[in-house]
Formats: sequence, C-alpha cells, structure tokens
Amino acid sequence: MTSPRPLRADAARNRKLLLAAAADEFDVRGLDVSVADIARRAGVGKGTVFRHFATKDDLIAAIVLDRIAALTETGGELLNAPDAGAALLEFLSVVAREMQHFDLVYLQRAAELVPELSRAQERLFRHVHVLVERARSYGAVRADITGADVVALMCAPKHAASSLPDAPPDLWQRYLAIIFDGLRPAGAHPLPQPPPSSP
Amino acid sequence: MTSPRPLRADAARNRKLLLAAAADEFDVRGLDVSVADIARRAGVGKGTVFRHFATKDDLIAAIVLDRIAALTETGGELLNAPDAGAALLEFLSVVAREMQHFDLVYLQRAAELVPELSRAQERLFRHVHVLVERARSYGAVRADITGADVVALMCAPKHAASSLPDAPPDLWQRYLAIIFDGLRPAGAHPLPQPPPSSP
DNA sequence: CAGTAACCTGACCATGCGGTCCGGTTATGA
DNA sequence: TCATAACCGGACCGCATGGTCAGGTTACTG
Repeated sequence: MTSPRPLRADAARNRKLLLAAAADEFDVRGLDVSVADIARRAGVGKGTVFRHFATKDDLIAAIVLDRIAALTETGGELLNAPDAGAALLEFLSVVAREMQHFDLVYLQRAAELVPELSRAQERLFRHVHVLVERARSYGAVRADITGADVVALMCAPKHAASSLPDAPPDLWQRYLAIIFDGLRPAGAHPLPQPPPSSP
Repeated sequence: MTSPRPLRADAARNRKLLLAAAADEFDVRGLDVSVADIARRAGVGKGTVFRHFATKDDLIAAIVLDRIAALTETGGELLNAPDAGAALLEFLSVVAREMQHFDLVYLQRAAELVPELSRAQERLFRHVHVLVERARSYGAVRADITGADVVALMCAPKHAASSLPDAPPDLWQRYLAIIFDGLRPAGAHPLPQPPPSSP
C-alpha cells in the first residue's frame, strides 16, 4: 500500500543518510537548523531533501515517528513485566535517554500537522497509561497519579539536566530518580540509589 | 549615572507600553514573535522599538532582568523565614508562577549576551543555594540535594504542565508538589496537600 | 546495451526577519 | 509662544530560510 514500486538504490541510500544527518543535527543544534545544513551534512543537494520529504516539518515528523515507534515497542515489552514499578521506571529511563530536543510541546505541535504522528503518539500514551495503572495497583506510585501526569513529567529529567550549562551527561538519571520518588506513596521505600563509586 | 536627563513623557510611556506588550506576547506566543508584531501590539512603530532597545535580545533581556530582580527580592525576603522547608517551597511557587516561557536554557543563552543579566542571574542563584542549604539542615530536603539541583528543577513544574494541551492553569502546582516530594528525605512527612474542597 | 523513468543538483524565487534611517512630529523649557 | 532637541514612524536594506524547477545524471528493465 505504501510502495507501489520499491525505491531506487541511490534514493534509498540518500534517504537513510538524510534521516541520520537530520536526527544528529536536530539533537545537537535544535530544530532550527536549516535544511541546507542538513543536506550538506548528509552530502546531498538541498533539492534532494525536498524530494524525499515534501516539507521540513515532514522530515521532522519522520524522525519523531521513528522514535515514538521505538518507545512504543519498548513500552509494549514492559506491559507484562512482573515488577510494575520497575517497569515504569525502566520505561521512563528509555524515554529520557531517547528523547533529546523533542520534548512534548514540539510533539504536540507536530502531531497537529501530521495525523499519522498523532496516532502514533496516542498509541504511545496508551501504553504509558497502562504502565502507570499497573504501577499504581502494584503500589509503586501514589493512587492519585494518572497517566497524563507521567506523560507530562516524562521529559522533565532530560530537560532539567540540559538546563545546567556544564552538567555530566548522566545527570538526568538523578532527576529521574527524584521525580520518580515524588510519585511514590508516602513513606514508601526510596529508590535504590545508583551504585556508589567507592565502597 | 543611568540617566543624565529624564526620559521625555511620550518616550517613557512608549517604553512601558513596549515592555508590557513584549512580555505578554513572549509569554503567550514564545520568544519567536517578530519585533514588528510587538510594536503593532504596543501601538507603536517598529523603529520605536529599536530606539529603546538596541536589539531584540536587549528587549528580551530587559524583561527577563525585571523578573529575575523580582524573584531575587522574593528570595531575599525568605532567607530568614523560620520554616526553611516552607520557605523553599514558597520560593519555588513564586518562580513557577512568574516564569512563563523563560526557562533556564534561554536564560543561559541570554546571560552570555548581556553581562548585567548574568550578574543578576548569579545573585538569584546565590539565594537559591542559601535557601536549599537551610532547608537541608532543617531536614526538609535530602542531604545530597544541592542548590544546582533545585536551579535545574526550578522550571520543571511549569514546563511539564504546559506540555499538556488542555490542562488546568494551576496544574503546575501539582507537579511542584510531586517534585518537591522527591526532594524530601526518605520517609519524611509528605507535602501538606492543598486544602480539600470539602471538610 | 540502449532507452527511459526515476533521481539529483544547485541556481533561483518569495517571504519574513532584525535592524537602519531620514523626514516629519511633539514635548519641553525659556 | 517659539526654537530646538528628542522622539516617532514606516519605508527600506541585507540576509537567511523554506521551497521550486529545469536540465543533467544514474540506476533499472527488457
């Protein structure tokens, strides 16, 4: 349905190069990088970009779509994990590690433009809801925490960490731990601390 | 020192109008609004903007500077509050309420451009450090929480809340409570919940 | 190996931006 | 009231960006 004819060899290659270059560039320099820069980085003419993606937003959407899909798969695998609390935490770790500059505010905007992205987003959020629901009845998070809450807080660790100028690259883990602690029932066992360097 | 001659009446009026219009516009539509739009909203020609602020960044800096100063004052008043934990929480509430689109990542960038802003930022952060230090020895936050942590997480509540499309305007309070809970020592008394509607 | 359609390229266009400037206007104070 | 300097406005400039297109190039097919 999607491909009445397979892509030509060079076209397929360029498409991959473009997606990789764009993903890199977006992560490092934000979504404002020019299409020309992306094309140059991919070793390709600017026109080629617009041959594969009708608009710059479509290019971004394609990348976001990939990541959303990957996260959705991860979420799906965790849906039946025995420890629902650990499953939710693991999921949030993957989200934080994967999501760079693509925080939710942009995702919302992009989803309005590309209906396919909107659907993918919905699938992901549905998984989050289930993960939260299970973690709740498991007693790992407070009773009043909803899926929407976790969605809203999903990108906070990375965002907070990146707002400090010279922070270690794994600082987000610290903030994820803090926020996850804030979701726990009162008096619950705290998060197992990351292994200390020295005994 | 700053004014060898007071501003002319119309000039002063236009300056205020511009600051107000710009602050509004930035909060609602983000920092990408064009200078022309701001001028139009203030009922003023575009040239007038650049007469008062040499560059768009200077305009933004002026607004941010105002807010930073206000927050610094608030922080100063709380430095000697009897309940250090409540003081820190109160401070974070004010920050979240005041800061709209001006999250830290932009603040950092702007501070690099305008040295005065950088100094103001430093003053504010110094207050945060003291507030955190006091809250720590007061037992309201964990021993390993630093001022930098709180600075990084300062804007998270508002940011998280604003990432949900149709959220109540006070949702950030909920996320501030969650994050602040995550800062508490293990097993500490949870945050006093917002007053329930029904007795 | 040839014919062809898919593909690539970079010059080109339209647009919107920050910032400049000069002719006209207005507040001010003597 | 009048002279003047401060101020205002909006046409204008240079530049960067997203997007288009004609013409040359290249991978597939028979």
